[in-house]
Amino acid sequence: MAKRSKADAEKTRARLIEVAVRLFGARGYADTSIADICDELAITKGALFHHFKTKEALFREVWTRLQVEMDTEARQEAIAARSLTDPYAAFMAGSRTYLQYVARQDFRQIVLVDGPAVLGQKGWYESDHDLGIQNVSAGVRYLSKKGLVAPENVEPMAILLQSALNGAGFALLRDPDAATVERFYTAFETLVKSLR
Amino acid sequence: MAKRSKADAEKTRARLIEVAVRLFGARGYADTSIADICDELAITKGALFHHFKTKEALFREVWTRLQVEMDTEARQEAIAARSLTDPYAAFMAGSRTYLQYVARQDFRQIVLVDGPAVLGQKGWYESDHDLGIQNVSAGVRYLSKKGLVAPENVEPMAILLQSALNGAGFALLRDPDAATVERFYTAFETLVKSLR
DNA sequence: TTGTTTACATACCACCGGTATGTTAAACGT
DNA sequence: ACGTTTAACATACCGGTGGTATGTAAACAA
Repeated sequence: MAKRSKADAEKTRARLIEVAVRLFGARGYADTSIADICDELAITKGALFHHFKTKEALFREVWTRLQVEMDTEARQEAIAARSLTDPYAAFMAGSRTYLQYVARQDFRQIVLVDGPAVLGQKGWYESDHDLGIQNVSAGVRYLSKKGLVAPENVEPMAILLQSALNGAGFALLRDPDAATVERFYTAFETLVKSLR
Repeated sequence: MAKRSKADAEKTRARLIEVAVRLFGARGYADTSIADICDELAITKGALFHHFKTKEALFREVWTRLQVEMDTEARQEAIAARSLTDPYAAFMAGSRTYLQYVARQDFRQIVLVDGPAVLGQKGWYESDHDLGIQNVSAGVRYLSKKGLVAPENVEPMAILLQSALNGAGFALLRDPDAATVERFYTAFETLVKSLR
């Protein structure tokens, strides 16, 4: 086969990412070969490596997609929770959205499990910091203004709270029902409320 | 070469684990090949595969070692903190020890990063649950007896608190000095204290 | 129209985890 | 004491994998 139009190329790239999300999310990075992805689209490795320099680059794209998607939704939910009048409610709304994401098996696999392993803990953490922790810090800063968290402890506290929810995600492996999600949300709420 | 004595074999096995801890901890699982490990000991792959069925089996051994080592120390510290007279102090002593472990780059790489990726999130979480979370739950159960955590929220809360410390570990990548460790400990203490 | 670039396909390579098969001496039953 | 088994490796080999070098024809710019 030969060259398809520019529009086709973008479509190929999009389908590549779509399949990669599915396979990486279901089997994990290591257990998903380049050939697996190409087979599903009936293209060759040449095509894939034309669009992405390395397997890792494809993964990075997938990882970023999920992170941005989650971040966007969390932000929207926070705003919807009347953030201007009640920053605390906004913070909790964002946290709830995040909890729903980490409850998803594929999100955990890609963002939390393979993310650090593939991108390296340093690269992963810095990307994660840019995309997620900043928002959480904003929420905690509100608590700080009420004098309940020392200003120099805002960022540590934000990190503690966010990764607390990460752990909740993994714990949901055991019983992944909605009721358990609620129990974790309640426990998290207790934690945050007790700070006030 | 031929068969060495049983004592030699155990020594070889021990050295294998020792090197694996070093290399897995420094470079990560994926970037450490079987050949790398064997080269360092001047043995062949045959020897390694005689002692460990797969690369993953070797990793599992390494992972368990680190977990047990940490768990043992945390338990000792908790007891030393006069657990009988003050369960709260015991809980905080154990948490501090855990924080010191997650502050170690190699511990994070093996236990927190490669652990989930290599053993699978399910296998990893269950092992982690058996080794670590149980202890934390015991600590939180004490808080529950004071009526500050609903009994059904004990385990969720324990999970939230433990993984909060995991996040602290990764955050220490940015500025891995002792002062930052203290700041995280302080923030964590604030969290737990506010529950009382 | 012509030259260049793009979007792939094809062919190939080095490495890696794993296996099958030696080889030799220690361990062990008798 | 001795023959057999088995343990502790070494050697040789294999399929699969990520990655590259090269080919090719259509799209596009001039």
